Amino acid sequence: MSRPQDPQETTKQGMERVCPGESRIDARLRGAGLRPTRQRLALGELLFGSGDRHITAEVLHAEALAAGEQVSLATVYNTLHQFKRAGLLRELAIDGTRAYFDTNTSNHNHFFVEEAGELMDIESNSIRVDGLPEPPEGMKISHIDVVVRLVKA
Amino acid sequence: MSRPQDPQETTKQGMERVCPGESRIDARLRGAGLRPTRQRLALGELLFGSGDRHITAEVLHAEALAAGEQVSLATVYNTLHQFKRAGLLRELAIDGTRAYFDTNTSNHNHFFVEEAGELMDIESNSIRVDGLPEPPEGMKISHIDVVVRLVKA
DNA sequence: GTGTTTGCAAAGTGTTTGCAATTTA
DNA sequence: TAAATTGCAAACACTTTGCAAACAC
Repeated sequence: MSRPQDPQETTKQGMERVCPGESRIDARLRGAGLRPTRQRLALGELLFGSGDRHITAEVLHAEALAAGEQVSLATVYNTLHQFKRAGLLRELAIDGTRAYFDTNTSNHNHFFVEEAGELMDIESNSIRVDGLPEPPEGMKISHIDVVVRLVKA
Repeated sequence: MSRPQDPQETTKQGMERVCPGESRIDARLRGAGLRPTRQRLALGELLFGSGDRHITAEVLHAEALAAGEQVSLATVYNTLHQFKRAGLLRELAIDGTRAYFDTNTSNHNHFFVEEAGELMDIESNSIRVDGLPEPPEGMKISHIDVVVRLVKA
């Protein structure tokens, strides 16, 4: 099954040549082996330009349009998954009905406000999970997700 | 907006009159204010008849058909949500692409095998989460989900 | 009988995909 | 120029809904 839209996965890694005048995002994309196209740069700027973010495809698409960048929703989806495969984003299973992407790929956990669909980071090292049982035979733990669900007090 | 298919929510609770010959499920439904219809009894039997289960609508539908019960997929979805509102089930946000329902509504956590889409309970009291930060102003914690994601070792 | 529940088929939602046109290196 | 990327529109998977017929009490 050919995947013509994702050939960069077989592309050898760029060599991180950050030329003067090129943006941080540009370097980041090259470093991940992704061509710094107009759309990826625009989305990357929105995603990584200002601190950690939690975002859905639709919201990101809307932001891009609002910023005057012409990007299709399909490209937003594709780009999010490319970024995710490249390790630039993490996908969060929070809601079931929509995919959230987190620009903070380090180990941390989340508050989730059910009604508002609002996500917040919990400081990385405040939460500690103890008493983990052994994973079943032949399995190992890849990651632990903790979601603290909030409602109005 | 009328919701003709969910009027039982305003129905007064049944009085749990478990007559001899009526099933445990029947009593459970009545206790939740749900009429014990053929479909609900069949689905309830599949869900609660044998220990704790994690199940998706499609799988439950397939099981019902396999058991010779005629139920539509729409009814399975509706029933799962009715059961959930009645507190008989809990919905799990695990995968994003599909809704899992858990017949164990007590506080416990899960192993999730990513590739297989397989879910397992973790003994209720083995895991302990420490260092929870205060929820933001005006919010309170409704529930904490811990998902331990597994991959092949 | 009255109000609840069901099933169907249609509509929705969020997401993915095939492919021709465009862009990048 | 060759290969990667984009955008569109159509296809998707999963879920919900309107409404008339069937059912429970």
